Amino acid sequence: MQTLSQFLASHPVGGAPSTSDWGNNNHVGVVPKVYKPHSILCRQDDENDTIFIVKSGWCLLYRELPDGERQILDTPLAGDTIGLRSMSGPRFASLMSITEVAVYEISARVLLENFLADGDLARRITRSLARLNAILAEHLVNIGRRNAICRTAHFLLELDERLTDVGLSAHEEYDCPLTQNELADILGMTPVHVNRTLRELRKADLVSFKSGHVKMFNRRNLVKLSGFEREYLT
Amino acid sequence: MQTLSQFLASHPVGGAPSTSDWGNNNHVGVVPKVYKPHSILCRQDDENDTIFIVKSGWCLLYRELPDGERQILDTPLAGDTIGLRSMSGPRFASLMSITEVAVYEISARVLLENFLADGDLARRITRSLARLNAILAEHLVNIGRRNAICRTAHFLLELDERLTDVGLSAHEEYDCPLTQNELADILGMTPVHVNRTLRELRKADLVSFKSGHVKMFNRRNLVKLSGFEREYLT
DNA sequence: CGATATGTTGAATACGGTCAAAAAGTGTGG
DNA sequence: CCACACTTTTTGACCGTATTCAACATATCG
Repeated sequence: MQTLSQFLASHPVGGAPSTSDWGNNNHVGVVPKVYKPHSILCRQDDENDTIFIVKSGWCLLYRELPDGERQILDTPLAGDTIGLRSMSGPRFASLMSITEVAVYEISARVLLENFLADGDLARRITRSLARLNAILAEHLVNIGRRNAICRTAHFLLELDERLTDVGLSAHEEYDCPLTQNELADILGMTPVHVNRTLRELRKADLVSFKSGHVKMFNRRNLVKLSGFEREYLT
Repeated sequence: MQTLSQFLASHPVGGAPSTSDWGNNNHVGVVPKVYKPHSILCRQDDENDTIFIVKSGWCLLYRELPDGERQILDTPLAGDTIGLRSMSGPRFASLMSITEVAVYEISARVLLENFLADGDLARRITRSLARLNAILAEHLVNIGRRNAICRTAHFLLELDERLTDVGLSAHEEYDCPLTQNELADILGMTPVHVNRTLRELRKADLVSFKSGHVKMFNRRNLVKLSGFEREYLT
């Protein structure tokens, strides 16, 4: 009988879903699941208390507006923990897969029971929340104070850093399943303008984003242009 | 000898700073302090590990950009906890007072030592982080997907809610020391346009913001206009 | 009282949005 | 393998919101 954090420690994240990990883990209250692309893992205003830890795949954390618009808050990647609200109460955001996604699901109630006995877990959760804070903060700066070009460049650099951390990016290249539509909702702009902005970045030989693949040609200048500072991700 | 959370529980927040509370509390690692307006409580990239719990007054949590611009991330109010990064590492934001501010200061290291033994404290911190997440998320939606009028209206409503929670707003009225300059940095727009937007809101008999005082004339329409939903604050 | 910060207004401009349509890509079933 | 439907990407023309720049008015404070 292992504790929750021992379990999590022994199940590293990143890479493609491997079936070997998906045994019977109910004894620690952790339910591994795999979702198909475009599944909704949880919906804003839901009252259930499930927490998700992403093992692999891409998803979107977003808020829906009454008029049908949405604002994407984050693109949780492998290893990220999502869904902890104030430990109870309705969710403030929805979570959707865009590729096949493997997650661990944990009930917040179970988590709370483990919380006190398990210091590592408390620290893991706290760190995850604090990290999301930092990411949201940087996204705010991005939308509030950078123009379309810098904003887009900055986000593509953030993705590179975060994917590199989990071994999914190397040599200034990575796969990214986001559509321009989704990019627009992330960056607070219209799909049309995202398209034009990507074209500009491509024409300037800085970075290209074609058919799900991002390739940086001049990372140094990209960093300079966007004012990217990686510290907020550490 | 009381625990950290017992101490915090017995020192309710809100209202003006009262000198009676500011005794010797070093025995629990909590240092009460009062800052003058426009003091910098901590600066982005600082390596120190102080955490702040606001007792009274207004401050700004913001990120500075290399070009001297800034984006305000939040206006922490009485009772809010600020400064927890990933429990270590450089800060991602600066904290500045704009009125006289009374805070409790706690070392993150001390906090961490208390964390395991003190379930209430763990929950308090977690809740605070989760709440800030929700607030930052809503600010993202605000800047990313609402125009100047709705954005401003939404933020003034958020302030009303949060101030009401700590007894600093009533009857759709509250004092607010923010300048239009600061409002601009909060809302991701220019001071000039903030000014024009406030004029519009005033002319439409929705809300006025004059000489540090906010008064709502038609809260119902303000809520409708901005799409405000208070749930994210609970 | 003068100095500095804050608020207000106007005119010109630009960045990004809107609307529309076509091209290219993707997936499915016949 | 192709035909069809659908999504995604791309491009053009026009428009509007918010920015920029500049000047002046009003508060605030030593």
